[in-house]
Amino acid sequence: MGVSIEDVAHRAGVSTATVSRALRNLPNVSAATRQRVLEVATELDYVITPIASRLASGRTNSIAVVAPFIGTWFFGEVLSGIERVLHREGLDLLLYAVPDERTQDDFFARMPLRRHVDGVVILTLSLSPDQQDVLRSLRVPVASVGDPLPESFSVGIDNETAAEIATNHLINLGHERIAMIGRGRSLAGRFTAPRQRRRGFERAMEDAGLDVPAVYDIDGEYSVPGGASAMAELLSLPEPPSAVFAQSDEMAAGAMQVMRRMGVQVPHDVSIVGFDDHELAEVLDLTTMAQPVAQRGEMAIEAVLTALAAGQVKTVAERELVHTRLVVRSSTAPR
Amino acid sequence: MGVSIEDVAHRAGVSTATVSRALRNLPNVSAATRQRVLEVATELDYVITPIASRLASGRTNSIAVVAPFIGTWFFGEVLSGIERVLHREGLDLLLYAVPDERTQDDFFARMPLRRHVDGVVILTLSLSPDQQDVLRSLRVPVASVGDPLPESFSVGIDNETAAEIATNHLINLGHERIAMIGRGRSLAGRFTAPRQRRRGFERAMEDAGLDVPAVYDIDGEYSVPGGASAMAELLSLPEPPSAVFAQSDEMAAGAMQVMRRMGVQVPHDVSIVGFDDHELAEVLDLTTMAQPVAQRGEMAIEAVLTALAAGQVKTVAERELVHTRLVVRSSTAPR
DNA sequence: ATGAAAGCGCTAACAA
DNA sequence: TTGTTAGCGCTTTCAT
Repeated sequence: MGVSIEDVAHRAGVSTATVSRALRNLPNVSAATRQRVLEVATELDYVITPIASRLASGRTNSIAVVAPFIGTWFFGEVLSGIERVLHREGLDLLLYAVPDERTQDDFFARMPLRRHVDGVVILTLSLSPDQQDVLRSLRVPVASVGDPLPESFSVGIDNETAAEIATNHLINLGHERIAMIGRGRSLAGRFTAPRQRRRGFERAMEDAGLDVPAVYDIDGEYSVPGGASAMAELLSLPEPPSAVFAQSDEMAAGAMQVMRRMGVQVPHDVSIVGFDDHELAEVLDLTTMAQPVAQRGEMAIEAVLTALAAGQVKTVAERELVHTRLVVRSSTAPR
Repeated sequence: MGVSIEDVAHRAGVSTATVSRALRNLPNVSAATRQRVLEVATELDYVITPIASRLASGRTNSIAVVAPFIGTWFFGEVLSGIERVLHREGLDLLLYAVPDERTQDDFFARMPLRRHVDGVVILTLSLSPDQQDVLRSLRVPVASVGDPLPESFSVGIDNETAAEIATNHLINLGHERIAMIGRGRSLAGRFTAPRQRRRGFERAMEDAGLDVPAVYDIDGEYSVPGGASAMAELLSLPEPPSAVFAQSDEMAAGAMQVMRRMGVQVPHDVSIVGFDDHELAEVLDLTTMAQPVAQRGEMAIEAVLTALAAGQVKTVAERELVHTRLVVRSSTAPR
């Protein structure tokens, strides 16, 4: 065990330098020599040891993806898009999850990515200035799916407008008592999408001259059970809403589950609109704001690869907005 | 840029060896020295370069996870369980997807994991003998979520019995025309679960003296749209089934979607049972065979870590079966 | 086109 | 407890 480049060199009657060149398809190797080296390598079942190669070259051949969660539909989609591209390029994908604020702080404090990856993709995390500095100190191209990142590429959506459109859809159907299931107002700000979507919701309501009681702005934790609890609370209000804007399809699904259980008919009694166009939104017949999720991952990683190919340590400092669109199904109806 | 262990050593007035020891919390360093080294390291913002450390020590500190897909609920759950454990241990998670047979063959032919990871977790892939050999040649602990692996740890479920139970549930409700949505019979064998579930289904039907016309065994590609197409076909049969066993909740969901669209009532006209207890199964009110998905990932990675801690190159050669259970909701009813 | 040799930045014997 | 010194297995100038 442990065939090394020297073994190949000896056997092929050339130097290790030549073996290295031949195996990496570098120029300045005669066809005959290259051929011979490849033969011997196959014969000996030799492959370059990545670790050694990395130390010598300084190139790590891997990209880190940092996400708050893995295992939700959204992140699975994004990850899947990124993996596809990385696989094509022969790069490794290192996955890190930072599920809560403490873990995130810790992650940036230890910064395990230092001299460890050639690039980074950040998913839907909003970083403190300090954390952005840490990232910058890595001196590798970074891109983000979600929040803009100073001096880097990011691909987002217009959350505020999208939420406004979703809400207007309900307003146009004649609803007046409209609640929103999102993320607690007081929760510290690791995520900006919830705040932006709230603003869009509030803007739509205000423009329509509609009132939003405080109890109509409720936390659903961006999860199915969270959406369920939130809806249960809304339904026990003296004046329950006749329509709900859920900031994610998962929360909308949880809400629908509770309504079914309590005999509340969708859309007859309550209309509901979600966000994302989750794989199962169509099955649930859920009206929702669709966004091209996997594509966002692909765009982000492509930006990193482009920078890498150009030898830059930064991605192009641009913010790309991909479009969202309202997909009307039958979870929404006139009041 | 590029603070090295030598810089720290100089500044702290000790040797690089001592710095290395102090930073890794090895014994045989006086408290005072360790203290001093840590101070200097912080001062200089120094962290060990993983690549160099890996080359010198031979330990890569990373684990590879190989999955057919990422981005489906099942794999997201498993991955999530694995990541949690790995994060706790400070190990890196390298993610590889092999979505089709060609990619899988390629992956094992090139074997990018050689000398690159300390352990491997294989998710629901059935490996050819050659591929198993390649894996063995890595000489690192391997564990599998799914198929048994010779000489390694694996954590599975009893697919056949689970499918039998699901089918019996339908039979006990008085159904006789029962169809199964699974994976095409002729499709080459990267996955064994579909075959095992078919066997369970067939056994239950046979034991009940019920006939399964060939057209009742239909391919749903283990996806939502696949399940939808399959159900559409079943419904256009001269004698459509009165009950369906879907080998995954996603396929069941697709089937339900088609039924709703075609005005077929669940469970009044057709009963349906799924498999997995997907996050949204409860929302869909889908009867299903539940299994502890994330836990399977955790068990597999723990086996790898245990072997690693013991300095073994193999996990314990055991097959663990985790239990499944039928969760009855209202997608199934008496004929 | 090819080879010699100096690193890459650490870790691990072994010695002191 | 601490230091010295070989490597780990490659890549990459610089010669030739």
